[in-house]
Order: sequence, then C-alpha cells, then structure tokens
Amino acid sequence: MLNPLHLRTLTAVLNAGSFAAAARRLGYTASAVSQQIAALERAVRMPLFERGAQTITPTPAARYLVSRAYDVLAALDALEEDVRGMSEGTIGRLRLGSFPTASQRLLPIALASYAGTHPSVETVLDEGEPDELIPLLRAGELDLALVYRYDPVPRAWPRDLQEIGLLEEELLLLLPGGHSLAAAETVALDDLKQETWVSTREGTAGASCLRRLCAPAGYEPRVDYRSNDYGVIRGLVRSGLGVALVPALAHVPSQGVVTARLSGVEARRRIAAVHRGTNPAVTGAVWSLCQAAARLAAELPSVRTSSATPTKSGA
Amino acid sequence: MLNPLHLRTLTAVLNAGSFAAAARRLGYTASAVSQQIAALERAVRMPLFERGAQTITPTPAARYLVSRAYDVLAALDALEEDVRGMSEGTIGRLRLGSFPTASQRLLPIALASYAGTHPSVETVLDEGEPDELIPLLRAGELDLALVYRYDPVPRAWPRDLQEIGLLEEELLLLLPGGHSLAAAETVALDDLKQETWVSTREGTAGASCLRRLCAPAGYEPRVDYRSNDYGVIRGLVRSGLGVALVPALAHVPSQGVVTARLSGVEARRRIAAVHRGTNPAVTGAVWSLCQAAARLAAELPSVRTSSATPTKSGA
DNA sequence: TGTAACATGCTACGCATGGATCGGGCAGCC
DNA sequence: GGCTGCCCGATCCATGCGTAGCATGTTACA
Repeated sequence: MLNPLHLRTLTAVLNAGSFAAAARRLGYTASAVSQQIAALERAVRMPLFERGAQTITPTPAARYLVSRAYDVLAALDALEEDVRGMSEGTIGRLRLGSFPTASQRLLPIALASYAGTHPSVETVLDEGEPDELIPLLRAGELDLALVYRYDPVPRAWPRDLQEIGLLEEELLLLLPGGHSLAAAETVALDDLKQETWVSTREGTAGASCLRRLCAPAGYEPRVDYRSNDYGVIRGLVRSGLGVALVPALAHVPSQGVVTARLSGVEARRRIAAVHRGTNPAVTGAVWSLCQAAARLAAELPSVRTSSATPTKSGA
Repeated sequence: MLNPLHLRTLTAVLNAGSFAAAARRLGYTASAVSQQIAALERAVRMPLFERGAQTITPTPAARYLVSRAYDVLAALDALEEDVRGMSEGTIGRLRLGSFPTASQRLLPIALASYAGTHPSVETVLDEGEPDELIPLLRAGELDLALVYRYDPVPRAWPRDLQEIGLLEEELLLLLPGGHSLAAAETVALDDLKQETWVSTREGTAGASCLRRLCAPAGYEPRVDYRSNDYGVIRGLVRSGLGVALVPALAHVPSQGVVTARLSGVEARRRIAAVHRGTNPAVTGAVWSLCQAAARLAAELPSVRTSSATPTKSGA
C-alpha cells in the first residue's frame, strides 16, 4: 500500500524544489527524504525525478501523483482532525436519557450551557424512568442517563455504570389550602395517619417510598388517587382529595396548595447522572449538569448538590 | 498520523464481527489484529470496542471511524489502481511529436491500433522537424518523437535519448512524365548533372543529402525551387520545372510524375522513434509504431523495417 | 560549497508464537 | 431446578525476530 507519509514528502519536495529544502521543512535529513522518494519510486514502479547533480526535475508521474495525493492526504487530515475533536468531546453525538422532572427543571439549564461550549455535539433526548433508561444505557443506545433514587428505597445500578451525584431534594408534603395542618411549618408523619393520599402509581419508587416512610409510624397510607404526573397530583391535592409527598423539584408553587416539610425523617430523592464512560462527550455534559445542579441548589432551599463539586476533568 | 492499514483492519473487524474472523480474512493472526486495534485505540485516544470474553461490540466511535475511513481507503485504492495503470502505460498521457510525412503515413495506422489497446491514454500530438522535436523531448515536454535521418547526413541524438529504428525508405527520383529518362527503371546520378532540381529548403537534411549524393559524381545540383511540402515538390516536378529526390513514404503516385530508383548509391531515409524512457506509455506506443511500420513495409517495396522486430517488452 | 546517492548502524515498529485470562455453554450431580 | 466443574473460543500479554525507517558519515558531481 502506498505510504501516505511518502506522498506527503513527495508533495513537500515538489513544493520546495529539492530534497534538502523539503527535508528542512519536514524536519528530516536530506537522506531520509531521498530514501522515502526512492521507496515511493519502487512502490509506483516509475521514476519520479530526473536526477541532476544539484538539481532534480519531477517527472509527469510525480506531478500526477501529487495532484492525486492531495485528496488522500486531505481526507486523512480531516478524519484525524474530527477524531481529535471527537476524543475531546467537542464534536459527535450525545444520546441523553432523562425522567420528566429532570427534563423540565434540570436539563434545560444544563443543555443551554452545554450547547454553548460544545456547539458541534448533536444531542438527542430520550424520555423515560430509570428502570427504562438503565437497560438502554447498558445496551449502548444511550450515552448518559439522568436517574433518581429515593433514600428509603435502596437502588443500585449495574457495576459497569458510573454514577455522578447531582442533586438531593427534600420530599415536600403537599396539603390543600384549607387543611388543618396548612399553617404548620413542619408536619410529622404520625399526624397523617387518617389522611387519604395521592401518590404515584403502584410499583413506582415514589409509591414504595411513601409506604416505607409511613411504616415506622405504624400505618399503611391509604392511597385513593394515583398518577405519575406531578401536575395531576398537585391538582388532586388542591381539590382536597388527599395529601401527597413529592420531590421538591417536582413541585411548583401554586394557589390552593401549601407545602410543609416532614419532621423526624430524612426523606430525600437523589438525582444522578449515570453513564458507561465510552463517549468522551459525556464529560462535558456531566460538567454542564453539575453546573445546572449548583444553580438550582442556590435558588431552591429544599434542594442541595450532591457530594462532589463539578470538576472539569472527568473520568 | 493514522495508519491506513489499521483503518482497513478496523473495517474488516466490524464487517467480520470478531478479531479472529477479521484476521482469517486478512491473512493475519488474531493477535496481530488485536495489536492493530490496540494501536488504533491509542492513536484516536478512544476505546473502539467493548470487550467481552467471546464477543466484542464496537463503540459508536468505531462505527464513525469506519464510515469516515471508507473515503480515505477508497481514495488510496483508487490512486493505487491508477498508479498501477500508469506504470503499465495503460492510462495516462502520451505527448507525441512527429514530422509531416510520418504524421500522414505512419502515425494514423499506429495510433489506430494504440487507441484500441490503450483506450485510457490521452494522446496529444505536436508537429515538428527532428531539430525542433529533440529539444522538446529533452525538456520533458514530449514523451516520444518520430524523427528521420538521411544516411548520407550523419545525425546523432543526445545520449540521454533512446532510439528505436522503425523504417528505412529508399529515396526515389521524381521525374516529369515527359522527361527523357521517364521510362528508365533506375537512373544514375551521373545522368542528372544538367538537370535543375526541386528540393527542400536550404539547411534541411534533405537538401544536404542531395548535395552529398551528387558530390561523388562531381557536381553541385542546381536547385531552382525549394519547398518543404512534398505535395508542392511533386507539383513542381509534374510541371516540368525540375527533378526531385524524395523519400518513398513522401511520395504518392500521381499522374504526370514518374519515379525511378537511383542506381549506384545507397541512399535511404531512416525513421525512428526517440524517447527518454520516463513515461511507461511509450512502450505500448513504440510497439504500435513498430507494427504500423511492418504494415507499411509489407505494402511498399521501397520501404523496409529497421533492424529490430517489434517486441512487446520494451526497455 | 551545496546537493544527491550510497553504506552503515541503530531504533522502533509490526507480526508470529506461546501462554494466560476471561466468560459462556454444556454435562453431570446434588 | 439449581449448582458445580470442565471445555472451548476469543482476547490479551510477553517475547523474539525480521525489517522498515532514520541519522551519520562519506563519496561523487558541478
């Protein structure tokens, strides 16, 4: 196979006019250039230069070779450049998975800054719950997934995935405006034994979390209404159909609904970014997510960033 | 610089599905493939495969690399293929120089067969006398030149040029139809002392040749009319304005002009192909010229091929 | 003096060989 | 059914050998 380095040297020789000049330009010795040209002449089975004592004149074959070699070298250089950008995460594709709350509150902030710093990364977004996203991540169909985990409901990701903690949000109690506890700053779960509840659907981590929180208080919450849409849950609470426990980020203040903090329990939802570490673009995306998390934590008192501070040098 | 061989191996691995299968296809050992992929991964600073025990799954980076590598490899392969054709003389450009007689009688036959066997060679033709063509040949502006040389007028080409003899043609005496010697088969130059001559222009080899042939007979030919166009010469002879000595190929039988052979002297014009040996396309062209020369020699009694018989394996 | 070609020695790359490791498939057993 | 041990294919690693590729020094030429 023709050696691209030889082709490059050949073009340098034609541009420079002599082996020695080309050698100086390329950082070779004149002998090395001479040997490369000789090797190239053997490869193409044609003389490429008419040798004089102090002068060389390229044959038409050499000129033809150079004209054609340009395409090859340009393609190789372009590929190399793109590969470099890809390895640095500045170009490429980032396939992102996220659950609804994060898609609404965290992702817009993160993606805005990410798009600014990585304009050439094509970002595609898949919506889904953690249980749906993790398999996609392992199958290589996602590069990065935003997932959540309730402290009372232990949950571990497969070992081949890496987790970066982003946010820890309190679980807020949602009460109808006219509720007898509406004025309280904090409420104990003990005081809610008689309540009817609005919760996420059976089988979800949110539903399990509620059950496990009430268990120490000695009762099973009576759930009359279920929805996975926090907007729907908020509406049901506002109508006085029950109380609810929702993550802080999932709640937007609205008339007719008051919030209270739980007393006596540490109930949090943790939001994390999970990836497999093969796509360099995730490094920058994680950094943007950490920044966005920090902004949210600064704005909302019931939200705080997880352990690590954002660092630019990811794994 | 990215190694094209590594890129080729990478594509083979993705097509084959495993290192071992790709190795079998490429004629490598599995270890060699593994090492090439490892080297490529170092070069692009990205993992290209997720390794399992018996299975590998390419990363998106690998797929991207393959899709881009195709262009590079295709360009390299195409270049290599064209270079191969060029070195074999089947493609490329042949710059040909020729003098008028050869352009009319020899070249059409030769180029017809050459175009058939080398359809991808672009042929360009320059018209000129040997003294004009030789410098062009040495300057690299011509690849092959058809030249002539009169036996009585020694002429040598520069040593860096190679000559392939093609034809030897007799010099024929042209007489007006009503000339007193018109019925003779052969004529001695001694009998032409009183004639007026039509010849090529002063300074041409043809004019020198005539003078040198007459010298042994003890006279200087009286040239009243000169033209380098043999058609014009023939017309002047037909009109009875003189006699002429023309190469056999330059003469086409026509009414009012009779030809006679010279007796007592060996006067021939030799037609040869001259080249510098840098362009592989000349080999095929020379072969076609030899063939055409053979055809002409078979048709015309006063023309015979030079020394060598046409061989396909030129220098 | 400058340039190219040649001869020599050294370095590094590239491949093959052989062995180690990993993980899945399979049979047999509790 | 589930567990255990074995086998097998595939990759990775260490080693050795051959060779390509470059530098150095020298020669030849104008």
